[in-house]
Amino acid sequence: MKENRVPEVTIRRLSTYLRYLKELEERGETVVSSAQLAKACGLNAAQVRKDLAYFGEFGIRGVGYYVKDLYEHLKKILGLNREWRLAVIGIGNLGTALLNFRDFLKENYKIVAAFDKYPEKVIGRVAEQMGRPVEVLHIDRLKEVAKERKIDIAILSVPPSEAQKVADLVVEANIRGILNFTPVQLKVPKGIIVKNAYFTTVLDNLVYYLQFRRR
Amino acid sequence: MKENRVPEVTIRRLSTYLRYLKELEERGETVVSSAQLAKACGLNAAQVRKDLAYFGEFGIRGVGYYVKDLYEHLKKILGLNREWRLAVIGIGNLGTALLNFRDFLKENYKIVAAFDKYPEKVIGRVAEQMGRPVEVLHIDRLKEVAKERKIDIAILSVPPSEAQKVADLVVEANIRGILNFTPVQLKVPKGIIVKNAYFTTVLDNLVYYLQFRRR
DNA sequence: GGATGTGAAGTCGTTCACAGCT
DNA sequence: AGCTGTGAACGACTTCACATCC
Repeated sequence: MKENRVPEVTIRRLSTYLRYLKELEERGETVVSSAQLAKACGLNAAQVRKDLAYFGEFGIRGVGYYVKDLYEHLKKILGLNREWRLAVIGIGNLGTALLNFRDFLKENYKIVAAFDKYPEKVIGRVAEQMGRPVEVLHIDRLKEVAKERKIDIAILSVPPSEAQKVADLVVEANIRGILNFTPVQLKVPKGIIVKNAYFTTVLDNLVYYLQFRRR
Repeated sequence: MKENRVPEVTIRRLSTYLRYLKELEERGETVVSSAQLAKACGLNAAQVRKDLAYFGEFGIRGVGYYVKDLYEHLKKILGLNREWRLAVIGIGNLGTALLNFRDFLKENYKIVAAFDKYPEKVIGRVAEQMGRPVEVLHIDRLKEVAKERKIDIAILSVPPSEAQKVADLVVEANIRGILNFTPVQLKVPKGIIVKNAYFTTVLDNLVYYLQFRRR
């Protein structure tokens, strides 16, 4: 084990391993090899071992890794052994879908608030779609509610024109993490962590490689 | 200009440049420097120049790049100078949001079909949310309709348990590109291009860096 | 003068190959 | 015998630094 700086790509792959391990556990598998993990995730076995070695020695030579054990370790490493409290800001179509996104619940994520500039406009539609009443608060209450409900992360699904302004409010509300679904490159103070999840970029990327193929 | 293999990260950044250039154009700016582009996108100026140099010499020494000119070039390079025809498969909450996602229209993307396993179940809700009637077809018609409507790309927003099965149908329907919103590592034949857009991975990543901070 | 384009240097991540443990 | 953990080799991307051209 070496406590070097861990590459961000390694962290991303850890999530992938975690999901596969969960699957293995549900299937009742008890042991997995780096080769098997690598194959399932489309990677090289040495890379899997290197990724894990950043954090300790979890395997047994000649055997492999215990599924349950590795699963728990990775969960802890990723910080998913505690609850993370999310707020969705911007309750348009995407925001509504995110409010409803069940995968968040499987991990230790919990959506504890929803905000919009015009809560009265969206609340009816949202309740309708979700099949239950939903509380959408005015964005002006962000700071107050963030403290009250201990919001850890803001999910930003507002229009691009509002993105920077809302990001500033998020920072102001002492929320340290932003999952940014807008195409805007947010400017935030040091210490605030932003990850971009705008998917047109991914689509553009797909198209680049697609354009050289005949159909 | 060197016609080397272009790194995928470069392609991703090109999308970012494209969006900033559009913004500049709308603001009426005519010229931009690599330093300015770099700053706006949070990168190093040399990197911007290297990225562009993979595809030609678009700049003018001592001046910079003409905004409109570079914009058009990048659009062409990325393959966005023609229309791309999308189908959304799996019309749950996310699928519905994607059907409604206006950003796709700004680029040369056009959603030409929607599929689900139970179209009759979702069609009412979707129409309601979109404020207009929407045609959701049964997944069995994928191959037929793909040919008819010249579908280029399938956007996969089905449950994980169905993902591989549906991906197989997409391949069978001669669609060559998949934007995968499921957490599943899809297995597809060579020549088919898959890009993953599952965002819990990004959230996990955010949390990793967040866990070391006090709140 | 000033910003591009680009070899060369530097940094970072991946893969190899094998020693070491079970 | 088999699979992990890891130095060393390799390859890829980034940044520097400067010659080049407008």
